[in-house]
Amino acid sequence: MARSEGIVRVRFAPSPTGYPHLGNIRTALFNWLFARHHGGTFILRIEDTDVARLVEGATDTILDSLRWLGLDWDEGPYHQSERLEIYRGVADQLLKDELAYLCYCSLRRLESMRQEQTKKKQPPGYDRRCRHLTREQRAELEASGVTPVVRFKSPLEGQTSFCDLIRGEIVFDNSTLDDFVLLKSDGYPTYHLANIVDDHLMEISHVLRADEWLSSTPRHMLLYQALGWQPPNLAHLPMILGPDRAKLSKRHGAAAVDEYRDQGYLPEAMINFLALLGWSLDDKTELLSRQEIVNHFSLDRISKTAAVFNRDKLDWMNGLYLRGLKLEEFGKRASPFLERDLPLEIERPLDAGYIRQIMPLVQERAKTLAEVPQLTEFFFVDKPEYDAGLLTTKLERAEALEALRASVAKLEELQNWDAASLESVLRPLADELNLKTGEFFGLLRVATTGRTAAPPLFQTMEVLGRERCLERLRAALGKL
RNA sequence: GGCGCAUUCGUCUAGGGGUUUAGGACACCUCCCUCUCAAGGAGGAGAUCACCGGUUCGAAUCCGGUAUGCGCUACCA
Repeated sequence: MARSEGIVRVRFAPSPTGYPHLGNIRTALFNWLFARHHGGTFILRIEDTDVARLVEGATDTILDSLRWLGLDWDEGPYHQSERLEIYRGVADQLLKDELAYLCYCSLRRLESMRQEQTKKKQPPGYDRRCRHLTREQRAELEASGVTPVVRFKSPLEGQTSFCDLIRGEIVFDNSTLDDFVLLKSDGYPTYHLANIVDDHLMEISHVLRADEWLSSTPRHMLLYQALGWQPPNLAHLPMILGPDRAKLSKRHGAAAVDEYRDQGYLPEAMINFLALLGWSLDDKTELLSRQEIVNHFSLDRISKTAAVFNRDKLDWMNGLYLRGLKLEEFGKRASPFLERDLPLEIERPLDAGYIRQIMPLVQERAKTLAEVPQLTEFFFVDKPEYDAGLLTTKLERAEALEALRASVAKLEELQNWDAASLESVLRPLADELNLKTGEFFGLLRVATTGRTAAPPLFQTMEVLGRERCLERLRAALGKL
């Protein structure tokens, strides 16, 4: 069945009509994995044949997303818009062989025909009027100046079947297929034509594409047949759905892949997560490196069922990868997010040495890099802003006042401002004040960070430094 | 409406005739650790394997039907 035994050539063929979402990129990933696993070739082809829906910058975003994830391609990107003569040539050949015909029907007629059919509960489809035009009728239409489209002559009876590598044997009755358009009146090919021509010319061995193409496959088979070409192997991938089980789209929050990058997800986590959406290694392995996935990837472990995208699990996995980073690497990756999201009044560029001190305190607390600025803001601002009420959530005002005063007194005399020394004076002080550590440290936490939840107190205070801590403790006193 | 595909815990999935009282993961709950939040550790709850028939000594696994979901049904891809 394979056209060239053993040689794997696959392609990712997005159309630049929008930004790539998880489903698109998962298709890219599976193609890439398949190529890398077999030592094959991964080709990138931009299917920009829909002039009306073309989105400015979409191609760049697609390329960026692939690069970000490390899905490197070996050939391309080819652009179908630069290959129009090729498709026209093939269409002409089909016309000459009488396997296709010119259709002069107006969009208006097609539209009203469809409405009529729907109203009568008939399957909508082209009624083949132009398939049976006489010579005179054709000449007349030609003279009227209408630009025709080229339609494929679908067989009226019989069946078309093919073997999908994931779903097995699939059969369609030809009677359910209409005479679809190959070449549009603007001179551009439709997906069906361009896709088949390019897959053949580029010697694609396996087509791994989304499930939504399954219904179009018999047309493609018929085209291959008409052209006398051998079709590639086919594998239709299960779709990725939103939480509401509908096709993934903008409505489901960040749908475009570059938004995940901007939200602080790591490409390696993304790869791991996406690989597991529709593919699995076994009954327990969840964490796989890119190389491990490449090594183990195979079509027969791809599921047939559409998968709902589960952001909680992505967050969990991203957190895992974040924690697995070397501290230095974590800081390197978090820095751009700090520069981007910390309040504007904080001086840029940020102090790299200071960041290095802070990072160990947040690495295990962040699920995404974008959370880092929020988690560490109090380290950078002059005075943390908070509601004075937070100081008295666990203590009476008088107790809080006493505790803060005592703390300031003790800390002013402290020689070494490090976590161990801080703990060695503050822990006994809790006893002296007759407070539980939770109450006392909680108070100091609010005073120094402005929050009730933050990294461990003594380490935080060490990083903040003596001056800043004492200043903040006095400020808290003032608030009471 | 027609055609196609799919259907295992809320979600991702394992399992593809007996080893299954259906395994793992996320989320959830409890406990431990603990100065808070995390992280980590230990447990728990959660699936009559969509339904109905059939094949078989035996079915989540095979077959048929039904239902439901999704996709396609464009001079979109």
